[in-house]
Amino acid sequence: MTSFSPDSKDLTIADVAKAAGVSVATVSRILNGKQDVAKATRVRVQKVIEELGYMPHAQAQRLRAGRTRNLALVFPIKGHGTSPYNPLQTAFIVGAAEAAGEKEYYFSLHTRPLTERSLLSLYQSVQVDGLVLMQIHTSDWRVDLLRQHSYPFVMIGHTSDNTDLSYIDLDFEAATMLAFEHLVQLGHSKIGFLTLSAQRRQQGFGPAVHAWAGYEKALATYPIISAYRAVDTITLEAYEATLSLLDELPDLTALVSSHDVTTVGILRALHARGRRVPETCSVVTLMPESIAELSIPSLTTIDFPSYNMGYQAIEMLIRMLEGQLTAPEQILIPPRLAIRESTAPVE
Amino acid sequence: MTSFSPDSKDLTIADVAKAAGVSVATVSRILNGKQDVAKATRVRVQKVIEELGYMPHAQAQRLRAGRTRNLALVFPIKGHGTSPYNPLQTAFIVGAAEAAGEKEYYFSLHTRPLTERSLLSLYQSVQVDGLVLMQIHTSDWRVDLLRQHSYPFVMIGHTSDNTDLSYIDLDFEAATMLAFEHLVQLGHSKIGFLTLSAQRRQQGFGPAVHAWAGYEKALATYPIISAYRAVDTITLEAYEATLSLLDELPDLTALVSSHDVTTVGILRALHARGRRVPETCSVVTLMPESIAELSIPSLTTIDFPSYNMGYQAIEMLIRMLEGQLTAPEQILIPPRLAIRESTAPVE
DNA sequence: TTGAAAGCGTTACCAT
DNA sequence: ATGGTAACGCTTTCAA
Repeated sequence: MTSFSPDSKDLTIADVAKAAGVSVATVSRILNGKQDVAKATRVRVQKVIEELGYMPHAQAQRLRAGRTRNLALVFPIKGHGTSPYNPLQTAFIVGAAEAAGEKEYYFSLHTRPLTERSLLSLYQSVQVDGLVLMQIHTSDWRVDLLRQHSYPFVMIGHTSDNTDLSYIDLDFEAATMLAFEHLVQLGHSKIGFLTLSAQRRQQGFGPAVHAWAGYEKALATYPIISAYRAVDTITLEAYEATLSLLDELPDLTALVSSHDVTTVGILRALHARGRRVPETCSVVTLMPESIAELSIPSLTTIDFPSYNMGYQAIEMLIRMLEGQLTAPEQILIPPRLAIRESTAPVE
Repeated sequence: MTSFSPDSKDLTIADVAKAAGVSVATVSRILNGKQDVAKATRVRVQKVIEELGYMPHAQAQRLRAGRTRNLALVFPIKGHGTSPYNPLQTAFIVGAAEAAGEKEYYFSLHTRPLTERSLLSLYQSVQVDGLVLMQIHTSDWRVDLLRQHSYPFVMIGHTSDNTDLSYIDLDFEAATMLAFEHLVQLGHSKIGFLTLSAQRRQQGFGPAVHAWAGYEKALATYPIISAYRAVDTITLEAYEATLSLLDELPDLTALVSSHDVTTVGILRALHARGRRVPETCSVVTLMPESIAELSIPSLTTIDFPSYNMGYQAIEMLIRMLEGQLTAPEQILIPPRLAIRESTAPVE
């Protein structure tokens, strides 16, 4: 039991200094691990700090330092034409939060729609030291704005001109190619494709653009007959699109999907048409491992390592802020095929 | 094109004052929407602010105010004996972030393990105005500590003594009861139960404790034969536990699960034993709507409204901080049955 | 090795 | 209605 506790919240560095019989400057030095302090003094002051339960006022430190040790992830849940909210893609958030926490940075999450002003204010009001931007479009006003101001940020995704920008992204084009390659190797030659809506592609939304490019490349590369449907990430839409695809190409033996959660719609549609996975229809989809394993049958995927992408984006941002980045860091993750139960050789 | 832009980041209220020909005090008044300012002055100064692109320094404001407008969600991803990371339960985070954003609060996410010191430092270093605590145990040192210091917080979950505390929680006991009631009404009388491990229950983890209480109550209330298995949220464990349950009670016709993601393990086990859902085995589980609909067949559930719980917890916290709470607010959400495809009358 | 004091950008009190 | 200024708690010169 301490004799009395004047709620340590109100303690300042001056209280510590007085109690230890030194100046505030000395206390400050000790708090910041400077070396030019006598060992005896250091020990004594640290003891006082401990006893008093003193903790420095973060806002005051930040005001002085002009930095915040706060990083934010900009994750537009709504707007940008996205579906209401994809419960399976929040792994980005957790990965980013973990990375920040491990490096002793604070981590904020911004889900609200941004305006030019609100974006700038994050930096100009000194609320964050840097940002991780998601939902990148090939032409993206947020990127242009931040670049123009030279504010530090990292993208999950990439734009058409990434000069001097750092990013981490999945190679969606190669991912789509790889999915088709896998199926072709299994002997499939009639393969359907489900991808994001044409609208999203025209808006320049990265995954939509690049997955489509991969599809065109696959068509040009492999001797396959194919048809596609482009719908947004709504299960019901995917269901109906798949039905209509099956009507157009009744003898297809495999499907590639660049969706994640809507894959359920696809599976339901196959079921409704009496197709069994993988016996009478193989399915390859792009999604995180943790989700792929939840399906029955488990899904052969091109892995979407969203947790790691969030994690690495923050690590990259920290390197940038701490001056460890001499050149921009650009990571295009090569696709990784994870063969599970949803693909089989064509019969 | 502005004549020159001295990167607005370095602008201070003094620059605005000078440019507008008024004092900093006046500018400050205008920024804070005080009423005792001549309309003409206000208009003129606001124009200057706009032109200069001035934005107040958040850290300086916070230092002055002693408050941060920052709220945090404490979401221990690891530790506390939880499984590595449940990809389906991140909806709490998104709900909380959205609620904070809508009310113009900043939102931080803390996933790292807490120590007594790190928890206190959030308040004492003035990093947050208040917290939302998750993973509550019936006896919880974090709750005791914060209560003792009278620091504002809201729980998602509740402890054994919630005097003066605000929380929102699902009524897990009633939820379990309701699941059994539904099955009994369908004519089932041999019902298996899968719940969280005994260890978690002994640790006092809320959902484990209350779901178990609900099970005991169901056994006492309904004329059923039952057996249970208690395992943690690992799919493989759930799979094996279900197999062993089916061995013990081969003629059971229904299963209740208080897991979410591990339900997949259960479904796989039923499949392995040649049971079809719902024809030869009904399944009721506790999980968020968005997930239940992804399964094939879709799952009859007791809804776990995690997004809303996160959202409401933050709203509650804001009411508390803004002094709109005269008494503690305690919400025990009554369970809601959502009948989908995984339950059917017993044959 | 230590201390005194200026200053970070803001708000609020006290004058006028 | 407006302005001057102290203070918020800290770090970092500059001197000793």
